[in-house]
Amino acid sequence: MARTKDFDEAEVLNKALCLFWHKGYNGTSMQELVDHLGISRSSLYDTYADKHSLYIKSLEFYQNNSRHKMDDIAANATSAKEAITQLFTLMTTELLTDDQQKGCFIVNSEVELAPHDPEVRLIIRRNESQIEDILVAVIQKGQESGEIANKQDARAIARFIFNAVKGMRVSAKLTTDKAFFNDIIKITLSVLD
Amino acid sequence: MARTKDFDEAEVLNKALCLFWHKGYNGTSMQELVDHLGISRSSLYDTYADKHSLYIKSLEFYQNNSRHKMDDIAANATSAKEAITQLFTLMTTELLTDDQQKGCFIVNSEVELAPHDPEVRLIIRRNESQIEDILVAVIQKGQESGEIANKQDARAIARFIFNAVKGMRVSAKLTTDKAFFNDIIKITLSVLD
DNA sequence: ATCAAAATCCTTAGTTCTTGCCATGCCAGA
DNA sequence: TCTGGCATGGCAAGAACTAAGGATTTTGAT
Repeated sequence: MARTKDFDEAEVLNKALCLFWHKGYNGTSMQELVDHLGISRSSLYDTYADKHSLYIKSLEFYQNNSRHKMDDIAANATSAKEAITQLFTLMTTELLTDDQQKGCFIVNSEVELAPHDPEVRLIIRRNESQIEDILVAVIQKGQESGEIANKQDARAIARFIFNAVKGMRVSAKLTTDKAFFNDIIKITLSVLD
Repeated sequence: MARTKDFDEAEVLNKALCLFWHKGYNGTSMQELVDHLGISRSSLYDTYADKHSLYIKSLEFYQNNSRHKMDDIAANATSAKEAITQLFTLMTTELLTDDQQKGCFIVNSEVELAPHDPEVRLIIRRNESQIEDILVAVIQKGQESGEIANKQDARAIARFIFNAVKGMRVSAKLTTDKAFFNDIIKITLSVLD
């Protein structure tokens, strides 16, 4: 028995996410958010409580999206190696085609806030283990079918792979040189042979 | 014909570096710096001009220190593999023994400021190529002596190695679990065989 | 030796702008 | 009609930086 919201919450959240992603938590002011979200200051505070809550919601939004993408690939790929290759290309194209060079929002949050912010830490830890588990499952399947070299522990390989991705997500802040990333990807994937 | 400085500029710069390293550029206020550096506000501004200049000087200071450490290892190691192993242990122990979990100051700067700050970008690019060159030299020597597998391009291997280090420097913000890092290091180094 | 000048030191206060957040009041819709 | 979204203006604190004033230490000229 009250007025309905004029805006789409998810849509606005996505805009907030883009700003935080691009400029970081401390680098983004509430005024900037007000200017870019298309809603008023009061609506912003009514809907998302305060700056920190808005950031947390943005981070969770981003994390869910990227996990779903990975899940899809893992579920639909025909082979383990293809799955991993697809995951790599998914992430790198996302990194390299962004002319703002925002990198990865989770890595950004991890570097800027993880040591100081328990809530951020919790989300990133959850993300970490989810991604790791997805990779472990894929790798184990590949090892059972003989597609992937069996000599290393699957979890160790998963951590190794994910670590390489993290490195590239940092480098994407500085360069978009494809040759640079191809060098890294080629050798990283060679471990699976 | 004037009074000499009472404090050691490098020492104070190191304190500033520690603050920026721990809390980032936007997360550190001038008031905090005044409180922790042991010199007065006016001395701070007289000596280092402004906040941004102080940050740049801190970054250059850090970059020079870490490069010198790497140079020493590269120059004194008896073999290529030993050099790389030493570089890895140098960096990881530095990362894992820090109870503040500051990570790597260059990676932190790259993530927080590189897309927005041309001066920071320049310093990090220089660092990038210097480290890469050190690694290339070590790897080439190892390949010539047959100690390192020759099948891959030396620069590609260098980029791969450095990329793995970057990944770990991000993860160090969240965890200090040695088993986690050992998994990554073991597989990363296996590429050299 | 003495004194003036220059450069450093510190304290304190102030300026200006931005920060995150809130209180009031109006208005739309169930 | 009355709940809740929306717009406006404002507030207290914090941001970076500056200015004023006095004390101290070094140098060079007298």
